[in-house]
Amino acid sequence: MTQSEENYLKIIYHLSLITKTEISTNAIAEKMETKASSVTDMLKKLADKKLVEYQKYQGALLTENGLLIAKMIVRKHRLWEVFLVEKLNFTWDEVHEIAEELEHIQSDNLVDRLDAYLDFPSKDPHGDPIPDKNGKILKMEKQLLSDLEINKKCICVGVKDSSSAFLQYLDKNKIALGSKITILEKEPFDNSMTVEIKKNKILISSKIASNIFIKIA
Amino acid sequence: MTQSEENYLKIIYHLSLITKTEISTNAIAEKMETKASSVTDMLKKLADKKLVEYQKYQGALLTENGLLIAKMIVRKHRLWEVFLVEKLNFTWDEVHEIAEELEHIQSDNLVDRLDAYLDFPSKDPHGDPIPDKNGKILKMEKQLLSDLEINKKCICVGVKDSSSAFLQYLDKNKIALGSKITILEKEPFDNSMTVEIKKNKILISSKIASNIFIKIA
DNA sequence: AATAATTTTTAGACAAAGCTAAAAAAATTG
DNA sequence: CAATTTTTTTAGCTTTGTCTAAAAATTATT
Repeated sequence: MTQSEENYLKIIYHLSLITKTEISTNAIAEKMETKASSVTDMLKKLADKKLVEYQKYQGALLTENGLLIAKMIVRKHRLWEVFLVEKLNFTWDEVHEIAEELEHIQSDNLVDRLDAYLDFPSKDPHGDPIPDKNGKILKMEKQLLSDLEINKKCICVGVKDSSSAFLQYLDKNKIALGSKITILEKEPFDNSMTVEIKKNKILISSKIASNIFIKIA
Repeated sequence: MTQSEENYLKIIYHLSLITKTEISTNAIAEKMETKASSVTDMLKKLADKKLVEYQKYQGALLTENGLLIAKMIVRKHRLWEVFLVEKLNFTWDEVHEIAEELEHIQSDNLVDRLDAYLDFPSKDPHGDPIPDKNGKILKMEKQLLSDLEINKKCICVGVKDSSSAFLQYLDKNKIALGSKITILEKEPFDNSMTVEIKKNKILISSKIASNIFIKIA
């Protein structure tokens, strides 16, 4: 497996979680920041290796084997993120880039030992679930803050967008995993909301609210 | 920097420690397990980037900049080895391969934090010195066990050969970094020697003795 | 010093992974 | 449903790092 092949599988996997049906060449190209023609070439190669099912003009789906490999890459990525935050004191907005490199380190033994060393974490620093060594993923119930009604109390359990910019916004506003949030007001015109976090009242735009995963307290 | 370029610099660096003069194309080819023609191509590229001084048919030498980069790769390699042994409980014969991959992870910040997390180790699990972030390397005095006279007491401080096979031989014979060794006998015919380690008398071939670094106790 | 042996370089080819431009298929729409 | 737009594929080219085979330079040997 080359790093490029791994990146394709990972991206097809992430897209599959949203769309369920075949993933289009263009959708992959956009995420890979590459051209559609390059994607076509790679899909042919991955199909030859039985990692994706691919029919001309019909997009791609992961095979059972391709899915497992994709999950193992995600597993490595998220375990390394936990390591970087828990052990090396990185902040949650700094770890993604480095984990993008570390996820391609090959040794299975290394992954298992890292997992044990971190005490078998079930979530990464952004609240995303970590597949176990068999690819099993703990389903966690979560909904978007934007979908919640007024006066509800909830707990932040994850973020949809893991960009530095968004995570730093959350830090600035004292929103972290585990934060208790109460919805005080909702403005119907623009779907913004006023929430209380740690005794502070803050105004949150619709866009922000629709990138925060919560569970009802 | 590509991984391949980094590997060339690293190998030229290691060869430089032995020979001092220009490093030949063939010597590099052998260590890289590649063909001399490939080495020539790469030397041209590295020379263009001012990382090596290279004259046709005259071999190569690292520039100041090339030397620093090479040391930083060695630094990463050895720090990761310490991590693998100290934190993830790998044995000293298992870590080289994995560190070969980890040494190419790019973030300087990561290296510095790893260094701090490991408490700024000065040696890797094989006794080799770890360059600091400026490329400074602690000179340690050491000599080969094979060069020592009879009745001398010494302490194992490193190994010249870090292959699994050799390291496992040492494990089997209870020789580790820090082990106290007393030379009881030397056989002039084949330069083998009888030594005492942890109350055990063992016979050591010339080849073994010339791959163990010691300092006099 | 001339010849032989070895080392190194050049020239040309290949695979991986990308690109552009053009062709083909699918989807949309008037 | 025919025309247009969008998506996808094909064809051919580029770069990186490798290779083989042949040529050139260096080194060793009589």
